[in-house]
Amino acid sequence: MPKAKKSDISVSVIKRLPRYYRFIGELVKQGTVRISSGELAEKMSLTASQIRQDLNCFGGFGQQGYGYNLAELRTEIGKILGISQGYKTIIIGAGNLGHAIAAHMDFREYGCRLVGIFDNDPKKAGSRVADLEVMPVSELDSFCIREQPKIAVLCIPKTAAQELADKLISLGINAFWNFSHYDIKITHKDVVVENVHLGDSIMMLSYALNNADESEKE
Amino acid sequence: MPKAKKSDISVSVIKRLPRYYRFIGELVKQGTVRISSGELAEKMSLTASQIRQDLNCFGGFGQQGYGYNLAELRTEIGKILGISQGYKTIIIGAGNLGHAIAAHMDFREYGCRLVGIFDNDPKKAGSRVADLEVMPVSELDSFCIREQPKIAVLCIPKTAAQELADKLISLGINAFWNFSHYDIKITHKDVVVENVHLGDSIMMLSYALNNADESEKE
DNA sequence: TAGATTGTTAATCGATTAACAATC
DNA sequence: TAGATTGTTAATCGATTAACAATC
Repeated sequence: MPKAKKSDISVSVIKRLPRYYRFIGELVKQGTVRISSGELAEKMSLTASQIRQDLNCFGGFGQQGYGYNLAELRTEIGKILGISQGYKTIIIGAGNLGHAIAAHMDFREYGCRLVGIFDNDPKKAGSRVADLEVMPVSELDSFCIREQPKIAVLCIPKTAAQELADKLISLGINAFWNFSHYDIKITHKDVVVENVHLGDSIMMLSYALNNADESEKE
Repeated sequence: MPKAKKSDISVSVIKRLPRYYRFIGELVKQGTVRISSGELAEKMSLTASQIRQDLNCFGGFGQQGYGYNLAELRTEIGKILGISQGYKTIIIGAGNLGHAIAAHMDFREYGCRLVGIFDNDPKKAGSRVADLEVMPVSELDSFCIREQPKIAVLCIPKTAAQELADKLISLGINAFWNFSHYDIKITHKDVVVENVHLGDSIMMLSYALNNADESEKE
């Protein structure tokens, strides 16, 4: 029984959910049974207040005087995240990055199920990646109509990203995991995008080093 | 001439810098000469106020009645980010992900320079990735002492992450780009970490789809 | 000069933290 | 019951937005 409509929950809270899920999962694996918000805060470098506020957006998972049962908490957050849904996912672009993501990520663990990989280059078709055969993009339409995947992972050059995204929406894709170095624009409501800019992330390190240098100089 | 000590600038602002740099770079490439905060806000889905506030943390780059000169702005933000520093960077782990990052990312574009790739598995040593020869980890110490790299990209299993990070700090590494699915703990000041959790990112899509389903049901 | 747009201060909004009564 | 710790309300803090005087 959710305490509020999910759409009322701030993105700040939602963004922290996967990290909660990770830490709680680790603790469950280690055999820890219960935890207080204070102890969890310590481990995650958060405040106890924030943890209690965050969890209470979704329900009263704790018990006064006791704390939180970790296994139960993990199950609840998993439900919220839709971990067991196994949303059908396709990867477009079987280059270095597409290949690595297919092989490296355990999609199941994250609520998704990889069902197809496509590449522009017909020569790549037929090669096997992560137990799947790479298909030529010419088969994309028929595949989507047949299989109805919901998530597309874009591992393509930025020049192709926007056009392909529009096409995929018309084929029924509702979510994009976009590695194309280009912020795709989605006007369609109910379609969500995670733009992953690895370049932005490493630039933060360059910034930090550059800044540290400067403060030494001054 | 910075307006404030860089350490006073909030991380919210800093995190937006790479995105500014990207958008401004695109506009320069397209030949646009000047832009007002209002026009840029429109393109980036921000407010004009926020753009002016953000840029003013670092200096008065604009001109009243005119706006901002894009080429100049790009140069300035590049300086702030340390884009031309070419910080020496090594990758640890030449598996799928390490290989893909080496081949896929243009480190130069992001203020870094890839100078070495290492792998645990001696069998991988000698294979070429991104114009570099993969080295066995047994050579890590001597390499770091000789070359003094500043950034380490961790593409290794989470079980190995913390120990290796500590070792690398003792070898002079100041920054980690951590893909190991584990939040490494750094007590050392002046050492920075970007924990990249690709799983967290794709879970957000699962969450969004799961949530959309629910609002339809209700 | 008049018009445009910045730099900057003040107002608003939202997120985090603190406090405490409820309750297991 | 007494102690612990939650759920929740109130206070604080910081980030975003609005407003406008400065100025190109």
